Amino acid sequence: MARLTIYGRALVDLAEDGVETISSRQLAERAGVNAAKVRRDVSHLGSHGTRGVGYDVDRLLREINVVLGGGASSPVVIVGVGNLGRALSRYDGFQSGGFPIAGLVDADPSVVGRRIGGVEVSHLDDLDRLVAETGCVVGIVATPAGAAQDVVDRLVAAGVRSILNFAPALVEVEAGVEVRKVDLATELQILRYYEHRRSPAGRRRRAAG
Amino acid sequence: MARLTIYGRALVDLAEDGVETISSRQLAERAGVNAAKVRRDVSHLGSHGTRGVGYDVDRLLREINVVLGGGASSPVVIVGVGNLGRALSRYDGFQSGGFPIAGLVDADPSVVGRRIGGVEVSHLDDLDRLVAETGCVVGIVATPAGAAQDVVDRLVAAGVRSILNFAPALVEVEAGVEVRKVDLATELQILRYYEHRRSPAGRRRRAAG
DNA sequence: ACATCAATGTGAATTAGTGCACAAGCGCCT
DNA sequence: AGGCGCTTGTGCACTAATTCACATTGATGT
Repeated sequence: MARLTIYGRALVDLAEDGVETISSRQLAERAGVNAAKVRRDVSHLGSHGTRGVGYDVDRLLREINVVLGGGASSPVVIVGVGNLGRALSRYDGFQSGGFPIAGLVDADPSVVGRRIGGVEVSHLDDLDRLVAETGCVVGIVATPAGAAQDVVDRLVAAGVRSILNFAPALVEVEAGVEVRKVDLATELQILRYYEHRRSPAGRRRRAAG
Repeated sequence: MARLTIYGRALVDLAEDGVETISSRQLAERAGVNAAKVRRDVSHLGSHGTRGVGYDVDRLLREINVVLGGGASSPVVIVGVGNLGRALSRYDGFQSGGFPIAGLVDADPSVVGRRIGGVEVSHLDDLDRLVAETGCVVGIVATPAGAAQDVVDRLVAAGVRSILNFAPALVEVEAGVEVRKVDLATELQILRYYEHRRSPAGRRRRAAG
């Protein structure tokens, strides 16, 4: 549940502010959702609110962290050090979020061996070894669309079961492998859709003709 | 509807392959959705399928592009040239997707004036002027969470009505402003959640092979 | 021309998600 | 101790989304 991470973030803020308990109503406001939804979500993870008082911030935070995988570090490997891959490898949000970049991989021999953000680029054919040696559990696909399926297959073959796909392509995986897609182009196009809808800029000049 | 962009991409591929017509079933398979959903989605935008044959690829593609705002160029301004902001400004997917980066903005005077990816960084206080001069219609927020609301308020005040928020924070906007959130930390944590759920002890299972 | 085939468009059913509303529980105050 | 106010947990109704299923319709071949 994506909302759990939102709650988690709100709870961290609250804990830093020294708040000890919080009601579902307050947490809901901070998370931008309905209070009943908060209660239902929270009740699904063991439920430990105190009626009349609310939830213990530290305790709830710990519970959420447990469900979300604890504070464990999950090394990631980024496949594709093109434009987006380089951008991602320089982003330290991975590191600070507990997802250290354990490896960079590309199919282009001319970039293999280069260091980006302190990590050397390996060749795609060495993916198995890299994953085995570094214990990567998450693969990040930042290749062109055409290469995505192949890369994903290789990641899965190497034992990776969690994949974050930035490539604008659908990929198929066997059951048991979780793929999440982050699609900047889609997000932008959706924004443009609303933009377009707001201001029929071209004034609808000769449609389908 | 986010699926329209998926259909659009599939249709581009099909057009490049020389395919002229496609059935809802085939398109659904390519888009990874149910065929009835494709038909319903498509029917909502004017609907021009031919029974017994399917949809004309070029025509459907044009229809979708019209709904999504056509091939219009929508300049964007990126606010926050920290780690993520720099990464994004070097990503050429914006440019190639029809979202040229018209400006970079930061509140830190020490980075103002620097050029990143060929674009000079302006000060946050110049946002109004920058938006007015460049005609930016999309704002990209790549600041720390704490600054996000202020930045969004400034963007809205400057006339931006479409915002892509990478900051891990909720922001409130007046009606008529569209905000979409891209949250890498959340995506990763969700992956970790599944990872954790697969192997609760943190023990690594052997790869299927 | 007409039967046949294939695929659309959509009413209806199913499913998932959301939010209301309220009984029950807990702590505080008297 | 007992009532009171606040908050949780959840049954229920409602809404949105998805999927089924099929009658309808255009193309095609004989």
